[in-house]
Amino acid sequence: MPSDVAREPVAPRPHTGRRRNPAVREAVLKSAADLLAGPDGLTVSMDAIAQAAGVSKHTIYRWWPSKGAVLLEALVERAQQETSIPRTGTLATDVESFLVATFDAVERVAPLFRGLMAEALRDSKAAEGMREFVAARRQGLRALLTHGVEQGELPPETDLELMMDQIYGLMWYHLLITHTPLTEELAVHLARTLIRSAA
Amino acid sequence: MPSDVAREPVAPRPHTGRRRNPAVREAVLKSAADLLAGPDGLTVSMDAIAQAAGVSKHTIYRWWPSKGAVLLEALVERAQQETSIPRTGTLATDVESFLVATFDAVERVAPLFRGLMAEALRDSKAAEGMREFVAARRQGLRALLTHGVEQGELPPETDLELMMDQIYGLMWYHLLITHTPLTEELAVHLARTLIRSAA
Amino acid sequence: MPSDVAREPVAPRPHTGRRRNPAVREAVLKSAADLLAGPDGLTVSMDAIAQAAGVSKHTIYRWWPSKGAVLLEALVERAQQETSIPRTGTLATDVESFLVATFDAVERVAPLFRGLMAEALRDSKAAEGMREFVAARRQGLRALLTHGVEQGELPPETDLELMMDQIYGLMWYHLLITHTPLTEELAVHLARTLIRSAA
Amino acid sequence: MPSDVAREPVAPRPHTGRRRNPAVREAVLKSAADLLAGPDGLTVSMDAIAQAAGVSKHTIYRWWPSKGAVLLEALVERAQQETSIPRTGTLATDVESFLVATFDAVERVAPLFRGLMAEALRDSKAAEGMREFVAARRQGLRALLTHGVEQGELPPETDLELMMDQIYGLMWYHLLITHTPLTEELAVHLARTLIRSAA
DNA sequence: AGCTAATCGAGACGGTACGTCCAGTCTTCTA
DNA sequence: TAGAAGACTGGACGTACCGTCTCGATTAGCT
Repeated sequence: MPSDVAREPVAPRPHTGRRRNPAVREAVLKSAADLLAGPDGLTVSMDAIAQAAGVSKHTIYRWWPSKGAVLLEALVERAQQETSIPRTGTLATDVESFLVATFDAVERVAPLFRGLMAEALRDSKAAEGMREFVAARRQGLRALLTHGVEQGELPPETDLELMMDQIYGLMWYHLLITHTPLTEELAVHLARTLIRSAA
Repeated sequence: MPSDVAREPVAPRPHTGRRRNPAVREAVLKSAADLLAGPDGLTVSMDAIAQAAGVSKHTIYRWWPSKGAVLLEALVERAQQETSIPRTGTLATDVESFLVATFDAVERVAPLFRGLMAEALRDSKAAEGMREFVAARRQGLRALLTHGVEQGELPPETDLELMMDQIYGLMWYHLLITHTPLTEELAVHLARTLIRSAA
Repeated sequence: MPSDVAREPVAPRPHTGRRRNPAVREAVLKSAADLLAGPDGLTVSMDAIAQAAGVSKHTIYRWWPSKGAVLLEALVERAQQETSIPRTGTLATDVESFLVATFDAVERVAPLFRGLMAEALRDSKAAEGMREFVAARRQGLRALLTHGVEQGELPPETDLELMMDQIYGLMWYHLLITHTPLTEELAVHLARTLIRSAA
Repeated sequence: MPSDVAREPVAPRPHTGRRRNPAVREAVLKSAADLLAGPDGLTVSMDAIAQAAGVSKHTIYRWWPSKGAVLLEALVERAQQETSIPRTGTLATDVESFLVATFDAVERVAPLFRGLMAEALRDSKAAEGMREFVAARRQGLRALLTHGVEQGELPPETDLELMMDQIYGLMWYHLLITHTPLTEELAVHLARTLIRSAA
């Protein structure tokens, strides 16, 4: 009724029409992640995602600008099982458990990482999104290390960025190139080696 | 002499028919590399390669099983400007110059690496080929480090594989994710940090 | 009325989604017919049809199973300018005008007939379709002749199928082999000869 | 020596070098005919013919200008089992046995006719060759009928060309369109009908 | 016996078409 | 207005075939 609208000019139109169905978002992201994890994971098509989600392709494109964006969001969603930074006491144990948790989480969504990278290499938007995601993750580790420097557990001249490059570099290297699993042993070994030699 | 023939019955006829035109191979690899290095490098099509090389698609598929195989060989060819391992004296300087040379060579064909990775993520054959290429490259560095252990410049318990993972991991990380250049400074810095902390 | 629906449970949902664009069908058939009629009519490619129609090849293959099917339908469409059977009075004049009309119509789309035959000889589906088309056309003449027998203008023992074989055989023979035009004179001459000798 | 050439301009060079291997011709024509008669008869490739004949494609193209030419010659060769025109006495019986013999011979090489027509529709050279072949065959029947006119067995005003069009037209019609066999019954029936009504 | 010239098998090659597949956009109808 | 169904363009995919070409081996006649 127009008269009603006239009477409430402050919130002119809180919403008109059918609301966005939150189930759509979930279904799409779940299907994307599942398909990516399945066989033929690196060549998931939008048609396949739409079909698996019981959603029309048009609807997907209404909410995400491209396939890369869908995959990125699917990855972010899955990786949300938060790698809560521990702060148990010493830097050595903190970094160690951070890496163990990270490797474990990443390993569980490894196909998503690979699928997203495949997309990011063709679609610069997806690449940008992935960079942001990676940078955000890096921030957690950086906080940990910076704290270590402040506590005197690491010398002040330590190049934290280089250290992080080595950590995340190794991780992606296993993920994308050698395809070897990111085990707990590897995490522990890497953490100890880095901290010991830096200290 | 019939007796000779009887002695060598294995190779009755080494080759018949028109020989493979070496210009084709060169033209295809050159076109592939050039297109990969150009804009839209991540989405090079076989049609484009064929057209640029002045070669029919059929001919390409006669010699290479897939697009990935062409790109891989193009990369290998370009990377052939051999990073000759120096052995100038101390391990520290040797590793340093190895990394400087490697980073420089890789940086110059960075788009090829990215394009090939894009292919490897969809085509498992290409992925396998790339793993082989990477493993071969790793061998050079491994020889250098093993020599260092033998000379007592590195303690015998040093985990060389982990060290190489950190080096090549960082390299690919910059190449694929951050897209930051692989500078000489970075190479030197990385080499010194690793050797110092291991020694 | 729900009761009506209950009585007709076969069509639960008449149609969903975007409708087939009728312009596509027309454009494809028109382009196919035009290309077939042009020079190089015997070697029309799907790419050429798609390009000429401003339609993607994919869309053509969505609606027609093969090239032969497209050409067949193009021919049927063009031949639709109906050779209405006259029934002016005597059998002699009726058959005469039928043949004149048929030859005239066929002559105008002769290249389509040839192009379709070229396809039918490679594609058994197209051959089957063409046989159906030919059989349908034959029905018109059969009705005319049967009527003539009933009216006593032809003896009851006349082999109508043989007569039609001679008529259509001659037509195709000119069309495919001698490439001589199907003139009005030929039609008249053939009609008179056949009717006179049968009567 | 140029002077030698100048001295003998009439028979410059009778022959030098290796002679043409007659087995090649036979093998090619046999393979072509056999493949055409087999399944997938309408889509015989030159590669297939060459392979079946144990002959290189190059050799085929040395002696025949195109695929159509090969098929044409294969047909001519196979149809050489000569339909010797009988002249047993009356026109009626002569034409009858001519048609029976012709239909029988044609039926046995029907796939060749169809394969050649497929080629003739794309290759105007092949079409021309086929027209010549058809015209030559027609000459036999024409001689028979002309003789009948001279003997008074047919009225002088009979249109022999039209009669032949009807005969050969029907034959091709069955061959190419209806794909029904050219039986002896059909030959007899056609011959009697035509002669009776013309006389 | 050696030279010369043609034949031939094997197969590489360019060009062109095939029929399939996917990303992203647009259209129609239902809720 | 959200959403499902699905038509549509554009462009790449890998395969097939035609007719041409190149290579080396073979063979026949002439010197």
